[in-house]
Amino acid sequence: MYTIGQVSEMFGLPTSTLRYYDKQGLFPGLERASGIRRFSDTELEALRVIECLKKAGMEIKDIRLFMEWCAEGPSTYPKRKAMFEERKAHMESEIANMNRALDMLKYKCWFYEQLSQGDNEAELRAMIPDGLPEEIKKAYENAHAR
Amino acid sequence: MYTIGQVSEMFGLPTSTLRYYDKQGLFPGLERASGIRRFSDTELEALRVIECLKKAGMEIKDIRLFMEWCAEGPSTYPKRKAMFEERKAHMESEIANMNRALDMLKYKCWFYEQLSQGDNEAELRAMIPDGLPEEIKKAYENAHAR
DNA sequence: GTAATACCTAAACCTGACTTTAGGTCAAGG
DNA sequence: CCTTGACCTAAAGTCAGGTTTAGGTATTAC
Repeated sequence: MYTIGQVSEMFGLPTSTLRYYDKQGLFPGLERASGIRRFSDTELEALRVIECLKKAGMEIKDIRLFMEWCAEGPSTYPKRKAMFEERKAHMESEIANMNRALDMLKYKCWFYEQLSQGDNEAELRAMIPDGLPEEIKKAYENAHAR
Repeated sequence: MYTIGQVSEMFGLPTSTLRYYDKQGLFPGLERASGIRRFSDTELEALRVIECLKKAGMEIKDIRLFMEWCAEGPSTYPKRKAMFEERKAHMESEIANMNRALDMLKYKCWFYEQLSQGDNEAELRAMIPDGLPEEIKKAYENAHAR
């Protein structure tokens, strides 16, 4: 059993954040001893899961839902699975978007590299897209960069 | 030359957003005719670039900086390049993080799939990580999933 | 001539995820 | 006894990136 200060130390999170998470219902079974929160292994486990779910871009209210489902028992397995499937699809499309943005950046880096080396901007633009070097062409096409 | 309403149509952005961008200094050379904004090809071009930069996770104030540099001319080529290099590095690490989160989700999906199919939770947890099937093992290791 | 549109501004409001503030309880140490 | 430190609460503040509102001008349509 740990106090909020100890958990704060262990996770490198301010106590205000832990109280905020509690208020948002992220620790459904959190006990108290005369008003003071007592974090058990269950809550430490929950916190680790919270950190993962946050990285996956989940909102607090969805994390609360998940925690409530966990507290409800095995009948909620399918719901939990569906939530993760939805998140997975979402992440996959996010990553695809980011890769497109990354291609745009690669193209921009190349473009400004040419200009920094003294190339003429009008001439450089004139060779787009047909005269582009191979390794940039792909980035250009994926990014539709300008 | 286009009015704000036409540009709104063309880009599928509310006029309020276009006015907001203008107020934030994203169109440094935007002209007006007796108070009314007149968007030229320069601004349409700027808007396309803005959409790209937003996808790359850039903040409005950095985009403004970039637009100001563009208006300043070729002397700012190296600055612009440096900005994109920094963004590129940032995006690459973001994508790596997201892939780790994605692995965690893959693992979670598999985990709840087993449970939904009637596996016993305690037994399932007991086989982690050594008894995991190959295709999940990698996701598990990358995600440090619980 | 008046009503509907399209434009303008400043300023208030919104959302999410926290953080900060102000004020209060309680136990241990000097 | 009284101060320090760790805990508690409710409520207000913060930040980004817009959106909404309230009020005003100018042109076109009937």
